[in-house]
Amino acid sequence: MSTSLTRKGAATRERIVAGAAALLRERGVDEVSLDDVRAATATSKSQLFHYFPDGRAGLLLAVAQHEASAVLRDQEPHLTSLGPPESWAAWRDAVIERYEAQGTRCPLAALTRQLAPTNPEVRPIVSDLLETWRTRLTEGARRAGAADPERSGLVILAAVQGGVGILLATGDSTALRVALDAALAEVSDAKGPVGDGPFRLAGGG
Amino acid sequence: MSTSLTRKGAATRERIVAGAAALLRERGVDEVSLDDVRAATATSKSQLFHYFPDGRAGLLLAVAQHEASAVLRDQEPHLTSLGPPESWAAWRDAVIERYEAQGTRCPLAALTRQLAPTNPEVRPIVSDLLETWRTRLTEGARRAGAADPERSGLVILAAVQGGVGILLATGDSTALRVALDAALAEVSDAKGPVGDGPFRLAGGG
DNA sequence: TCCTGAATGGACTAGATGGTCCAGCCAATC
DNA sequence: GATTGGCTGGACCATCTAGTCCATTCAGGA
Repeated sequence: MSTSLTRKGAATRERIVAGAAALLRERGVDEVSLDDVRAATATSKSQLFHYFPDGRAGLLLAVAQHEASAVLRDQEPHLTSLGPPESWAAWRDAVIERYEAQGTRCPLAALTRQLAPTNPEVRPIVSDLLETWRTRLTEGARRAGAADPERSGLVILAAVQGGVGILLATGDSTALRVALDAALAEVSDAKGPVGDGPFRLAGGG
Repeated sequence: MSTSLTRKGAATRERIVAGAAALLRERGVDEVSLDDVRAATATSKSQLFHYFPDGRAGLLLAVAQHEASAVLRDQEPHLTSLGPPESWAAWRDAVIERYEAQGTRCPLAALTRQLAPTNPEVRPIVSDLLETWRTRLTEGARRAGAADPERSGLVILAAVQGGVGILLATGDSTALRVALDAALAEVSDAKGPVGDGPFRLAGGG
């Protein structure tokens, strides 16, 4: 880390992180070995350890940061322009779309659980992510004229997290939709379609 | 599995599962080897494979079931007697207490993420758990006279999941409290103390 | 008491995988 | 064009750990 990187080196490092991230998304965290990363990114063992002196842990950490920053980026431009009712609807749709696309696999959660026990540096990544996320929502709630923006922001964040958690476990996004709409009642009247027919938690598969 | 178990055998098997579960709670899933389980439960390698012919995967599966059943059991007797306003408050307190005690470690989530990629049998464990949980909440909401019990049950479940998720990531249970109270407004007016001072997502430790 | 099948102990194997090392390459700078 | 330092290739090592195997003991039924 103390060694300086040339432009080329930085590019290689980026290629490794991006490649590893893709691999981790595709399979699980424990299903990816350094050799897999090496093969997928067309690099050698020495490159891996050149750019990530802490080895696997360091690489996974970098991937975690990579994924964390993607979470908020994927919600733009909606997240920062929250305020009027339509803005919330647009944001909600973007969130639902993103997580339905992600489906049953959450690289960040997997990464966190994998690294957290031994790597203290991981906790802040997710913690900061959630904190920033909540702040954005709070600002939006304030602009929307919510009575208690802090509270509303947190309630909405929890709704997203809960909905996504259920989506991850079951493959069904109904909970995400319903919970989000319920939480958004705090700041707007935007309601979306919730699906047809009586609700069931699909077994997934 | 096709071999019959004597009383003694069943006891040994149970001892292994319980011991492994404790170990997994304490450390992470990947931080526990079969040898650790062996040592912690005073068994031999052959016993492990005698009772879990599918090896590590089978053992972890058994532990996951063990943990899943504990989730609902820990909410009793409140969960099945939901209805009147006080019942919701009692349940809420039990949930908060349980998950604050569990802190930052969720064996079931870890187990699921570990096994899910390769073991199709795992998905239904969590899926069924959530389905049963939601059903209980829905029944409670119906007894409470909610306008749309199905919806309310799901909203409340998502609030718990989201709050717990944030608790797991940050170590802070404020979100759980706030989200739960917000969701419970659907079925009762029970509100609990939310903590003092302005809210912050603690970085945890 | 004998006998069968379950229960147990523990050595051993196979293979995966994270990590090390050194030698050679390339590119910018003087 | 020489030198310095980052960049790259890939062989090699050490270790961990899931899983196998066989010998032995134990317990209950005939």
